[in-house]
Amino acid sequence: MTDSRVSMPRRSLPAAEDHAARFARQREADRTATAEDYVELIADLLREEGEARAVDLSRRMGVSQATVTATIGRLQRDGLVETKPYRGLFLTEAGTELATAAKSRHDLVVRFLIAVGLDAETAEQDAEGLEHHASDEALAAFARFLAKRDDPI
Amino acid sequence: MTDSRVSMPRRSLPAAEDHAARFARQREADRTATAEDYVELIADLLREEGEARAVDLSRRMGVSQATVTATIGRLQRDGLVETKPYRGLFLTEAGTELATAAKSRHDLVVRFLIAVGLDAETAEQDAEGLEHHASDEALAAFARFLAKRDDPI
DNA sequence: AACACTTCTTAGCCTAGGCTAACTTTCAGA
DNA sequence: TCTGAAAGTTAGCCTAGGCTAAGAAGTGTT
Repeated sequence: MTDSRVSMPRRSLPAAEDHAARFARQREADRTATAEDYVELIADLLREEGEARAVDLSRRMGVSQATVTATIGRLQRDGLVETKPYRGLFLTEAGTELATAAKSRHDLVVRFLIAVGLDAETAEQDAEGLEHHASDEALAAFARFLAKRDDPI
Repeated sequence: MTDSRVSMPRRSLPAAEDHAARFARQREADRTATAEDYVELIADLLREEGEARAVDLSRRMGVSQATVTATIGRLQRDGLVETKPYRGLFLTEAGTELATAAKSRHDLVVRFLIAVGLDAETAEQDAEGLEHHASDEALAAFARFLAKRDDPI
């Protein structure tokens, strides 16, 4: 039972509670990632195609229709989505807000990745994963980076 | 049924198959993230403390001991970890490789985040999530960015 | 109006990754 | 040595998010 608060030697590991907090935050982000992906995609489809049908989500998420039905059920339960059976999907107020936030985060991450040297396609690919795990502080830093690059001095 | 290949107007959505491929890649990364976190932590504990006990993983991951037992079981099944009951955890060859790769990716992401303006603690926090979702191309770009910054000709 | 096709839902299954409660094993100190 | 605390395991539960197969509900064409 070594007490790292006393000796403080060549420790690179953070305190256990801090370490645990990081992972907890991570698990939280994982839980919200699916919801964000779905509402973001629904918003995109509504904007670009005029309607968001479950079958389109199924195709674009690469997932069975049964899975979409189940997921939409959870989003509905959580007050993010409304459905009119056989009439496509709609976002609630909360869903729209979440989608807007997700999209602006997504776009920021894409622009940042391109700025540090990724090609557009890879940037899109990576943003899909990174957008859910970047903290507000990180996003702010990305934005500062872009601002400085666009307007040096 | 609009055919976006024909008109090609103000579409910002990628082709459905490409879109699906992104999400598939994402789900793949999610599946490997837990394994990477565990072997990385086990490697750290072995290096820093001389042994990796399940109870330490439990504390540092912020998860019950029962959950650790179950997860370790999966890692063992997948050939990443070996256990001697009541004797701590050890990495297999494959586990060690994975841990090494994960750690170097983690460190690269941390250094990159600091370089773009995050403080050390936030960088560590964010790296925990981002390291599993950055492609090799992105990591290469991060490395180039660091190299250029450290040695601007 | 009827038929076929597409869309959506339902039922039943699975794995990963969480939990608590209860039990077993090990270890250290009196 | 024995005994209590710590460590580890087991059993039983849960949710999210996948799947397939089968059935129901619209839609469109003739």
